[in-house]
Amino acid sequence: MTTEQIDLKMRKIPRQARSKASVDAIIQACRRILVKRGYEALTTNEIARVAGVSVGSLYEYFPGKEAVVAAMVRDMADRYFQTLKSEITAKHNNSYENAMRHWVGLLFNLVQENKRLVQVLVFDVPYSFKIIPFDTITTEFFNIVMKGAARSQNQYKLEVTPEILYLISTTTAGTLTGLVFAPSPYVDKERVLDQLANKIAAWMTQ
Amino acid sequence: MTTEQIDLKMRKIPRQARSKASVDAIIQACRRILVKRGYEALTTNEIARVAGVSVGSLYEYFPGKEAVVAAMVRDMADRYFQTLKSEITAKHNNSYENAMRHWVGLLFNLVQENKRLVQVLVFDVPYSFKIIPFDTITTEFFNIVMKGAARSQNQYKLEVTPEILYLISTTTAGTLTGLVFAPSPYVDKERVLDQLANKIAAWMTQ
Amino acid sequence: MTTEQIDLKMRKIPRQARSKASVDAIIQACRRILVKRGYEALTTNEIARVAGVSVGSLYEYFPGKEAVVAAMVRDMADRYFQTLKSEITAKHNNSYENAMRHWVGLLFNLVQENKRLVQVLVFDVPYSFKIIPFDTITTEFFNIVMKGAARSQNQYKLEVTPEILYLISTTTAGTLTGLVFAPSPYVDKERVLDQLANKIAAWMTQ
Amino acid sequence: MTTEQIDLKMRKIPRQARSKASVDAIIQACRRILVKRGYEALTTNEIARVAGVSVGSLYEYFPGKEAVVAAMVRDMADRYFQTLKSEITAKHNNSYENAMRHWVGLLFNLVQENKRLVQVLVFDVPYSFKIIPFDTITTEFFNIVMKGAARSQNQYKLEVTPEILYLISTTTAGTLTGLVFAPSPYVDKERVLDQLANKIAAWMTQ
DNA sequence: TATGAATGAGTATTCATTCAT
DNA sequence: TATGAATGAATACTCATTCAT
Repeated sequence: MTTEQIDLKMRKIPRQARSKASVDAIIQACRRILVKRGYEALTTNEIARVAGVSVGSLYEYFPGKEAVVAAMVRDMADRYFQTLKSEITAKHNNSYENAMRHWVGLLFNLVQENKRLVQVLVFDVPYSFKIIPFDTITTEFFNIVMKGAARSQNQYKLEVTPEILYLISTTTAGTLTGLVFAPSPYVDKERVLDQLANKIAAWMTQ
Repeated sequence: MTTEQIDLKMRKIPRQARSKASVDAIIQACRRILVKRGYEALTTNEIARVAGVSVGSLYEYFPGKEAVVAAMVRDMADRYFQTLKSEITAKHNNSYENAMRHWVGLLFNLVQENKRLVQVLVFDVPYSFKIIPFDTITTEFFNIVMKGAARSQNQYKLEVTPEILYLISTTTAGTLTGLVFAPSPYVDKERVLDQLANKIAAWMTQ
Repeated sequence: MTTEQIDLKMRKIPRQARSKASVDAIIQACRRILVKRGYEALTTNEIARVAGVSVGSLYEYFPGKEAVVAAMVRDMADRYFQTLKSEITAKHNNSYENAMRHWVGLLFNLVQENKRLVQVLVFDVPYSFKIIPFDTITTEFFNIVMKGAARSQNQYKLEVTPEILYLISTTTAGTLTGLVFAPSPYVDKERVLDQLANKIAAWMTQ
Repeated sequence: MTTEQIDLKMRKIPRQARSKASVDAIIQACRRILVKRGYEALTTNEIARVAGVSVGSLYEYFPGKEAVVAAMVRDMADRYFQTLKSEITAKHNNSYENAMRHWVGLLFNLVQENKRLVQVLVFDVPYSFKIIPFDTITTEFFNIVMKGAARSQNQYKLEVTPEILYLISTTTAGTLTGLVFAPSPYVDKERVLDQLANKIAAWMTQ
């Protein structure tokens, strides 16, 4: 989140199998370093070393480590959104609350499974919100919430205000962040998720 | 949020007025640099230069820039909590919802006024949650929420669960974060705060 | 003009039309890069890219970029000397001074037209005088001056000393260099060339 | 002689004796490397090593090696001009030609004594004419020529044209360059200088 | 105590050159 | 022959930290 421009685009897209393998190794190495040793351990030379390629090759495809992080995040986000969408598509002969509960559970698991990586990306990488802007996330989020709502047997209220929708997304984001990064010994995570789904369902349907 | 240890304590506490002035100048310089140019511009030499003291003097009192940031944050947090508490102490011959609305409004303003600094601290400084652990914040938050509740004319429910309390704090945190750092053109901030207070009040009192 | 040896010879001479075309493309690319972006932008990879051939092909014919520059310079010098000689061959039913004036004008135009390239070669390329040694230039120059003199109606003095001949070449070189690379707003270029021809003629014939 | 901007200014001027010594050592090291091993051997790390200081210290005072070269050249030029001026001030109960001869001899010796350094600066360093622009040199040159003329017993012509003055400076520059960097086995250097002085005197006084 | 010059390990990045395909 | 992906030595530059004054 610094003001100067950072180049987050790849220099060229690998065509041959050999290059694709190199780029993939670089991205995996980036992930491994971030998870094991954090952002400050992430240097171009180290990425190349862990990936088993030369620094030269890294710079062939990326203008710097920031672009490697960006590629990794985009990869990850694509797979996340894919997972979420496909799960939503599954039939829920269910109440809205149950559908919502299923979905926030999914989301929680995704973040929980990648806790360390998400933590580093959100709290240490200064340009992570330039890779995937917040409103992209929010838009995807809305689409998914709506899709999920449509799938459920109960209709949601037509007069739902933008403020309520906004509250739903910030509430969900805040709660998941809390559960993953600031868990309390006094609360049961599943019950918190129950409550979360219950409240959201109430806002949407009552 | 790296794994190795960072020394966040001051080396010694300044006794003389001159030393106090130096330490103060250092902390102010730290804040100014973070606000104007971000964390990556924060170097010990630069802090000293802006503060008008020598690097040697900085190292006399702090083991490194991280400790300067820590001192600054602790200062800031003290003043924040103080403000919040004193505001809560004011009489609210008022509903719980109104008290809550007043209070989230206050909190929002505090963050909004220090937007850039909070942004840098939360999203760029890797050790900010080591300075003030999340549960410290949560504890203070609970105290305040409870105190506020007690001050209001209406009693809150006695059977409020820890999960609901937890949800209140994560919801508030998430919503304020969203309003400040990811505002939507489609929502009115004050209305979102209205809704937030309304929902929290409902959870506490119904 | 460094002390270690630089290989300025081509690795092999292209026989087939396709190879000749590649080599030609490489030399043209070299010239274009030098003119547009200077010597520091001249890399083997860039030459190959601009030429539309692979680096591998470049190294097939040249041991390095220095040899490409050398080939380009030799090409250029050949054409320059050719032009000068053929122009001299033209009849000048003329005074020696007029013949000289015509000739320095020619020379000036040649340099002026290739100003940027000559500038880069002379002032930036450290090995340019190893490509065509100074005395080769001087010798050609003498030949031309003498030929030109012979063509003119007036005879030059027989007792012309080597020192005067030397002075003629350094004076011409210095003046053309000055006019092209350090022009003065206070002098008219054509008049300077007039004077130059006038003085040289005087030295040769009086 | 590249188009982009190069920073040729010092970062700060050393005040303390210790810093002055460092800066001096850096400049001497720069000269030594240029003379012994040429411009391509000039790296910031190498300058620091030869100077016996750390790279950090070099960067404390200079933004890069270019600025070190610039400082060295300015030093050198100052001393050159000083020498030339003081020599001109000496009385010449002498003809203009003799004064001129004395002076071009001086100039020749200065260049000859620093042959290798001047060679590297003029033909290898791409930004040398940005350090001391050509017209600064020419202006100084004119001043000196005029001063020298005034000192001589004979008056120079009042109607001397700008073109003749220009020719004098380019002729002198070209001839000195030739004598130092492209000497001919067939000419005697002193005699060439004799002729040079003789011709210039003729242009100025006849 | 205060100063700030000096240090040098560490990081980003380029580019000549090779060699498997 | 031609290709262009891969290599890695080499270089510029920064910044936390020390220590002589």
